[in-house]
Amino acid sequence: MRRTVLAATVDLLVSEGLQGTTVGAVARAAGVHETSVYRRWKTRENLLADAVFEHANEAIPVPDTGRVRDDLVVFFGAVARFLSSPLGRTLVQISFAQQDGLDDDRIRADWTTRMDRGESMLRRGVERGELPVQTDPHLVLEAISSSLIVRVLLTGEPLDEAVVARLIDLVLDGARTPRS
Amino acid sequence: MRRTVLAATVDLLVSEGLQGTTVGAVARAAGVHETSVYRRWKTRENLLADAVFEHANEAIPVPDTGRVRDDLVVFFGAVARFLSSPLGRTLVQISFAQQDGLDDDRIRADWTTRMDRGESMLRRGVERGELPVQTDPHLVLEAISSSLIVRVLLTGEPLDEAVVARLIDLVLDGARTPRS
Amino acid sequence: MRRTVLAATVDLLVSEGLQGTTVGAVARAAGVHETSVYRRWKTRENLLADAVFEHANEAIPVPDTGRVRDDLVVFFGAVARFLSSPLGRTLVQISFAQQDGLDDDRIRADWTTRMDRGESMLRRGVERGELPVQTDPHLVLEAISSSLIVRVLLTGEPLDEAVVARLIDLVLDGARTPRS
Amino acid sequence: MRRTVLAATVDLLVSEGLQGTTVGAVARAAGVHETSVYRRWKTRENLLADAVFEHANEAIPVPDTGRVRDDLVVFFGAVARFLSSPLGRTLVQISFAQQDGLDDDRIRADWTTRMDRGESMLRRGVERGELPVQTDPHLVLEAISSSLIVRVLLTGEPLDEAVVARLIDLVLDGARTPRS
DNA sequence: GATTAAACGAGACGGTACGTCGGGTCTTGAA
DNA sequence: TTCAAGACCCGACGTACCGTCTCGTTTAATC
Repeated sequence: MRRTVLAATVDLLVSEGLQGTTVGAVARAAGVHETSVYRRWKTRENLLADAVFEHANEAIPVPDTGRVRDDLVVFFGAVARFLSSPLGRTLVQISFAQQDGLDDDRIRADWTTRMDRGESMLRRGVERGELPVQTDPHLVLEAISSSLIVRVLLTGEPLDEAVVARLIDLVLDGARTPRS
Repeated sequence: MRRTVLAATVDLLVSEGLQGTTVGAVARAAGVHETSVYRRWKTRENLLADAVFEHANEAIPVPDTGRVRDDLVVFFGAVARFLSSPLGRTLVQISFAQQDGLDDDRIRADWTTRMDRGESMLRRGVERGELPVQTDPHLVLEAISSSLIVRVLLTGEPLDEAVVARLIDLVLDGARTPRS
Repeated sequence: MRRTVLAATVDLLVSEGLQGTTVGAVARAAGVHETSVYRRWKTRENLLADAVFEHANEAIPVPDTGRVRDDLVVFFGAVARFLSSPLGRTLVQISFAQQDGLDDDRIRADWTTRMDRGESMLRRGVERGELPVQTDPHLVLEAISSSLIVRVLLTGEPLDEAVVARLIDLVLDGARTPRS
Repeated sequence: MRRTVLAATVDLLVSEGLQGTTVGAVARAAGVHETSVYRRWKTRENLLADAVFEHANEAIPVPDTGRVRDDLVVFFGAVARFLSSPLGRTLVQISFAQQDGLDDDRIRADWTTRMDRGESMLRRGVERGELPVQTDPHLVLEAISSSLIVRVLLTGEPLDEAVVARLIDLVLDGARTPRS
């Protein structure tokens, strides 16, 4: 049943948005009684978090092409697409709305994991000598991914492949610059 | 009366957070009847937006030291401080929560304005020859500011001056790199 | 609106009984929103008490025929009829179910008032010399009315006029008996 | 196990009252799983009735002193004490709350039995010539016991031995009065 | 001694009702 | 006109309790 409900939640998030995704609606859509949902997830926020992160974790694979830039382009292309989807939007919204009520540790942990996995691309780049040893993989990844997030959700600017590429080049060039 | 209510709103946002800032609570705190608030602002979101953006506009001056890096360090130091404050948090949260219910044009416009003003620092840098002409001020600014936003609100990582400086250097180095 | 809701409550009590008289059902029947009911009465028990006692107060007039026995026969005839009605049943049930949750002071006060008014019949009898001065009006009234209540609600035995009369005679004879 | 659960039920009735005596609570207190309780008793009301009547049956012995009045004083003294106890209260409350949901035949039968046993005192009085042959034992017993019940549970008035005695005298005098 | 029926522990679920909270509308009366 | 006051509508959230069902396990009586 857990899967039925989570699936229904995702469906509703996509079709109705964050606002319209009410516990009652989810229960109805899943053919389950409302109380059963509350029993298992306790609060709406837990339910949403569960649904959204479940689907997000499998979403974005980390490529390994042998060249940092290519890795990043592939990876952040996928990220951009995900963020542009209703589900991606929702995931970020939930994360930003965090504030007691759900154990935001989970959210924070999720983002950390997500970041860590991405950083491996940069670490490999350092190992291969494409990037200087002083490179801070976290900072680099953050600069790129944050821009995507903000662009999609805050400023609403377009986010095509070209923009992603330019962003990657900008930051990667910065990382490549020799530093004292 | 408008100012009384907005001030009360800001107070509540700071002390109680976004959740706790209810129209009723604001009215009570301002010594005004709830209906009066609805009369003027129509919806809660309008009220919040009004209160938050009023205070934000005056917040961050754009420096002009004569050197891009110094300008950015000063500017984003202030930005970081603002984002770390309860009010800053709230402003971003409201912006991310956008989705029917308030005319998000206003929010988008606000962010655009904010960005534009910051970009002038970079344009001056280009004029002074500190940065190549191909520099995309928008992209640069976005990379830096987005990182700050995400760091404060999403990952919850620390945000001291050193981090801000390293971030600026990273992106600025990227911008300085000659490009074909 | 208060009257609309109370009337609907009484109707439901009569037709559906105590169990079936749900706040939601009352609201629906009265064409009023459930929250409005809760706003005014706070709890279901308050609502029921209000409805039932309102209707009960007007129900039973105290006669004054000039002879105690006749007064009592008329009075308790009416009481018996009321107790046999669904509404009467409910009134007693509510009273017995009392136990924190509603301010049972109200119920107790109501019963006291009810009793006091009945006792005047006996006091007039004493004044007229029909009953000895030592007569305890409260005790006499209690003996009669309690029997009616218990008969109707607890043992479910029939309660026709003859039984009421025999009960009155029994107690009245006891009261008339000279005592040292 | 039956006894364990019933004992726990009685304990809870005494300590928490009718409201607080939930099937879950009983199960917990008895160290038994909720389902097991439902398996055996089917409904909460059955459980309560079972627990309460079990304890009530053994409670009040019928004395035989050789004089009606003494018998009644002893008997109703005990009745009064029982009714004043939490368990007594509860027994009456349950009985009055009857209305589909439990087979109220059982309750009615229980009260009838109780009454019948008490009436033997009066029948012996008639046989001994203390009371006229026309005496209606049922009516007499009812007048006394009902007053006690109502006093304890409805009006909440005090119920000491003196009151009980005066009540008995009142009704007994009535019974002794010669009648055409 | 193996088997099998009855009883129990465990846990999820359906269902009904209660009560709460917050957003938003409307009416009335007074300044 | 504006505002205070207060009632109301509406929809959602979360909680409590009743009762049912399924599964696995123990226990006990029977063959």
